[in-house]
Amino acid sequence: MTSSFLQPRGPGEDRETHTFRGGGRSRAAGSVNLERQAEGSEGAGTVLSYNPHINLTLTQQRQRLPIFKYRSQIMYLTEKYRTVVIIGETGSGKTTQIPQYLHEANWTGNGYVVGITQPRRVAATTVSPSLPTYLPLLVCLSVCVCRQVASRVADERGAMLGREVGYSIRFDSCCDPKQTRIKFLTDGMLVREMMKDPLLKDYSVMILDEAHERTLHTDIIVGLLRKIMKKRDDLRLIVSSATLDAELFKNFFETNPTRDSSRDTAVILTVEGRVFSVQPRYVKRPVANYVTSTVETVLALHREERNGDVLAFLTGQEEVDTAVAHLGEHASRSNKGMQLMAVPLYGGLPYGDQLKVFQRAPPNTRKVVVATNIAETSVTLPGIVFVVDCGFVKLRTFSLTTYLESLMVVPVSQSSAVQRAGRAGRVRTGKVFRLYTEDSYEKLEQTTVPEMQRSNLAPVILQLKALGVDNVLRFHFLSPPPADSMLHALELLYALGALDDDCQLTQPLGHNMAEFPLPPMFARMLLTSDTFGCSDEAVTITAMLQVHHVFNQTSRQKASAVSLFSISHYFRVNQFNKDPRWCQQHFLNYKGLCHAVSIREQLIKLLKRFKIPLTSCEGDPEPVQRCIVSGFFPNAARLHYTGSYRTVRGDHTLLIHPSSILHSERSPPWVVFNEVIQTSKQYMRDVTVIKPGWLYELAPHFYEYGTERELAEAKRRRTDAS
DNA sequence: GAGCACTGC
Repeated sequence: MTSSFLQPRGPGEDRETHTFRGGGRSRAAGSVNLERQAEGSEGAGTVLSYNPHINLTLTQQRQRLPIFKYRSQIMYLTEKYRTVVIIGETGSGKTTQIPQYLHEANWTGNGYVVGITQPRRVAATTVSPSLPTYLPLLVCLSVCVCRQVASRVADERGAMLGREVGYSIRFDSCCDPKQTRIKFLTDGMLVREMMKDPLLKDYSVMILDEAHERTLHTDIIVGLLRKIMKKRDDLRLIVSSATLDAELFKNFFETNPTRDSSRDTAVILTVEGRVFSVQPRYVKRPVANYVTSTVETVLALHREERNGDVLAFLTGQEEVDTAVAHLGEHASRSNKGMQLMAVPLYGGLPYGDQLKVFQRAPPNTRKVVVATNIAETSVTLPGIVFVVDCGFVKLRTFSLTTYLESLMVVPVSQSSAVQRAGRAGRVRTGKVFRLYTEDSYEKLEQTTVPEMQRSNLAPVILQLKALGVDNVLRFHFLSPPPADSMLHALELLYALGALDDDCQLTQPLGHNMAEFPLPPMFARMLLTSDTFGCSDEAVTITAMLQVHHVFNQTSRQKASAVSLFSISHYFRVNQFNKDPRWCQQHFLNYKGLCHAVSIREQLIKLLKRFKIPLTSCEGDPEPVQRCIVSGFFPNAARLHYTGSYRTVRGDHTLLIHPSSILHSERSPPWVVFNEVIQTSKQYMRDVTVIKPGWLYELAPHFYEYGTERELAEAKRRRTDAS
């Protein structure tokens, strides 16, 4: 049995109707129905359920998707316009169907490919409560959203994954350059492809899925596509977006200079989905403490509402743990009526604990998942009927005074609030309890500030340069970042040797740095590591520092580069990556360590490509420290007599993070650091002891002279202070 | 002596 009833069609053929074979069982019949998996949240959401229409063929299933009735319209608009912005509600099936419609309409003729980008590699995992308990485990191990959606589409086409339908993500690519016609890939992967093929000449149509999430990579792609489409008038673009951003995308790609709308080149189409309504409830007056208020709200709705699981949003791990603990106390105290089961969910949670949120609550028990923003896009929970939204989120911000990134708790945007509420409307009509007034909801920002406007731009600028954008200051950004932020990034890249006096990418250093999937300072450190005779150590430390959750228990967070190095060593040498128990015993995150090992292997391959030999300094710390300085000299700080630190450039006050092993020791006079996190104070993380002489030796251009702007700024600060 | 939202190459 194949799905050969869906033959590719030429442009002249009838595209409105399908024929299908009745009778016999299709491939999917009688097994778990993966259809909703593909349609739920456009592939980002996975809802597994038993096939209710056991005798439906795959074609019939496809035709039942909400998107199906827009098929001819989408095909018409794609031919008439160059850009189609599709406002697609959750559950419309657009991720899996639109590429197939295009394929069937022969957009993949002459060897062309239809590409579909996703902002995430990991599928949003969710399971139907009706599944047996062992199934969630299987589902949660599913590899990635691209693979998942691609294999669904391959199934629907009766094709083998990796032939006609393929996918490409970091560490895992499954496509055939000659045969693949529909290709799912992460947005970051497409940026990499653009470095090799700046005009994307293999593609006839590019679909940007979930573009409203406005990741750095999506925004880079969007700006570049605008350039590409000037040179390639045959290329079509389909942007899948939320309602609020649709106009922004349309106007960005519109090339019609006249007011005559019949000459428009971009258009918006709204596609309805399958969602239930969610009624909002607001508080009468602002709450004093949203954590305790969350607990109270959950308890109140537990008393008053009929059954249905609850999802509560808080901003961070600590808040989540506090709320779960409080809910647990109440649950154990009240024994009459329905029981309460509170489970935490955040990114740093060990894998086994993360799976608990998918377990069904025992009979007569209500499940309450207290989660960070991970539940807003990355993890979709089944059976949620009530949402409690604290109204805040922890967001990355980039300071224009210190030029440091930090995490800050800020009010959510309306689109974020709507997204959170939507989590209650997947099974039946739901309710959202917003811990802010209706008035303050109206005053929230409509959309979240895109990452491009709140990030350190050095990695972005480096990539744009490598992608052939000569004048980044004049690059057409969908949302232009602050000019100051761009200038800072240019200066930093210049200091790292990636750019020359004419602001061009240096050869080979700048070009090679851009090839590394790393922040520029790490890339520079690796590319010079051989001269210190410690590229082996440098590559391991770099890989370990890319992984966020190496340690499971916060109390065990005593770590330095050196101990990270030995953990990595033991993990690899002793083949412990086959044994998660070793990690558990040592409070280490198994998944995180496996990831670090993959990154390490990838980096070693790149070093090989640039003919940098793997050398080791055999335990001598100084070469490693000097090597770190060669990349991280811009992040140098010296001990101030007050006991805190001051950055060498900018004179900003910083402290060593209490989790660092250096914190308990006598404060070293000079250090460099990887990053800063701001909580009650600004803390340096991943700190290395250095000698000041190394700064002048390894980065004389940076420390002998400041830029005029910086000198003026420092002078201004001194005068302000006095 | 405090405690890092989430992705991605």
